[in-house]
Amino acid sequence: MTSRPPARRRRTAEEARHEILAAAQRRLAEGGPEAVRLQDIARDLGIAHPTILHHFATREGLLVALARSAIGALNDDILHAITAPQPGTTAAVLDRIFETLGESGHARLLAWTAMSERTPRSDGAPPSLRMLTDALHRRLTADAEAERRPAPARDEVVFSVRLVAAAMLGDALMGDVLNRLSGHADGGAHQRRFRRWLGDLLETRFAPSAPAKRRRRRR
Amino acid sequence: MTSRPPARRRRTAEEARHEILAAAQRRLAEGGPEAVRLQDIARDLGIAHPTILHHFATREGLLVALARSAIGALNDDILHAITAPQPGTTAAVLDRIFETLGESGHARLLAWTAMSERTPRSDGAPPSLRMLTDALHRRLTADAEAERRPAPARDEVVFSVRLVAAAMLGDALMGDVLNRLSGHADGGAHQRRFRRWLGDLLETRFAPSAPAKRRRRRR
DNA sequence: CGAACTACCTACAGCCGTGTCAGTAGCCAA
DNA sequence: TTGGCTACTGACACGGCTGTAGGTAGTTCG
Repeated sequence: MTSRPPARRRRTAEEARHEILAAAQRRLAEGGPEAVRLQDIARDLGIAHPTILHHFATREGLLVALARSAIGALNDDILHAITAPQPGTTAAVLDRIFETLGESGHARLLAWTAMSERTPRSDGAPPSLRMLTDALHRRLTADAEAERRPAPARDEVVFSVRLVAAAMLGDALMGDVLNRLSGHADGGAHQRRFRRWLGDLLETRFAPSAPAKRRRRRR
Repeated sequence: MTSRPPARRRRTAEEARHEILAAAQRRLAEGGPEAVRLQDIARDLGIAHPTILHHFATREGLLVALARSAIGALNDDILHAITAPQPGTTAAVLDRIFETLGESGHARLLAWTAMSERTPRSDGAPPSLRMLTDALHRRLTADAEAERRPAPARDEVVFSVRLVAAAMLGDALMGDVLNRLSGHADGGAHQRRFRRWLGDLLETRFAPSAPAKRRRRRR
């Protein structure tokens, strides 16, 4: 009647690292930085915590890997949001970005990354916001030429991207705090209206010719 | 030769709480959330850590008090930045807000507050962003009337405030991450240019009559 | 001056989280 | 089948941090 130990599942090292990072990210996203504990993560995955140490050597190692993967994942998601089949209105894109940032905890992860200064110095990750800016610039220039308007200055695009990035990050992170501070009980609705407004602001800035009332940026 | 214990300073309870909170805030601002340790704070102040527990009962208690005071302090500073003797250009105000948020670690503190959901529910703190919005709305309306322009809609002001708040928070928190992502090595300069640009954007939005080139909002 | 109050202290207890060690068990190749 | 590699495990050591207990010393008020 000697109860034998439970069956042991063996992953490839890469699989294991991946699963562990995902679990860690979940913990971080919902519980805040202090909730990233080896034992908890291990329990979530049904493994023993030394296994994590086996793959990441040390807790710090896990955290660094986490920070590194966070930026990559964020990039992917943002690109997804932007190059979606139906680009739709600017506001819709903002909504998607916001969701990516908020729901999946990327904003928190990124904020935590910034707070604990664990950001990879100048690592191999491509300067993605720049790529994004380039793409946007090209598209806006093409649009403008098609309508015989002057093309937007590059700085204009750079700063707009930065504005949107900062604002969406800020809003995803502390939207409810802002809501409370400005006395809005209904969080979501107000935030959504805010994004619509921001979308309009950007569009009128870049396509001043638009007939104002209902924006229509078809591609 | 019995070395007698070091002289003991006795504060009022309020003083003590204040000093402790300040030290805790410092720790939090520069070391991230995990750096808020009773023993460290105590060492910083030259007191014994049970003293902290004497005043805040428990570590959680300290953290809650910290979160509560954070919002208050932020409000004060922002109000300071806005009602400064020389209001100056919008960009200058943005600079001041940004400094307040960044240097003094308020952004981090606020972010942490949001992340660990320790935000006081609907506490007595006045809905300060709302007050701020009101003041701004009044002023813009007055300006507009003086120049016989239509006054801005209230929503317009509300959303602008939110935009600035979110953007400055986001930028203060992760400005360098954003810099890196967009491939800008020189952090500060670019960020400053960004704030100037944002200032212009807001001013042209609210005072479209302005002669474009160099804005002049005298009061 | 004496008593009460309480801010503050030293010493200690208990817990919890990381990291180590020596062994176990899947998987693949010879 | 066998041997080797390594993902994985249980048990434990260690340190650090929070929280407790009981005593000490400033302050204030009668």
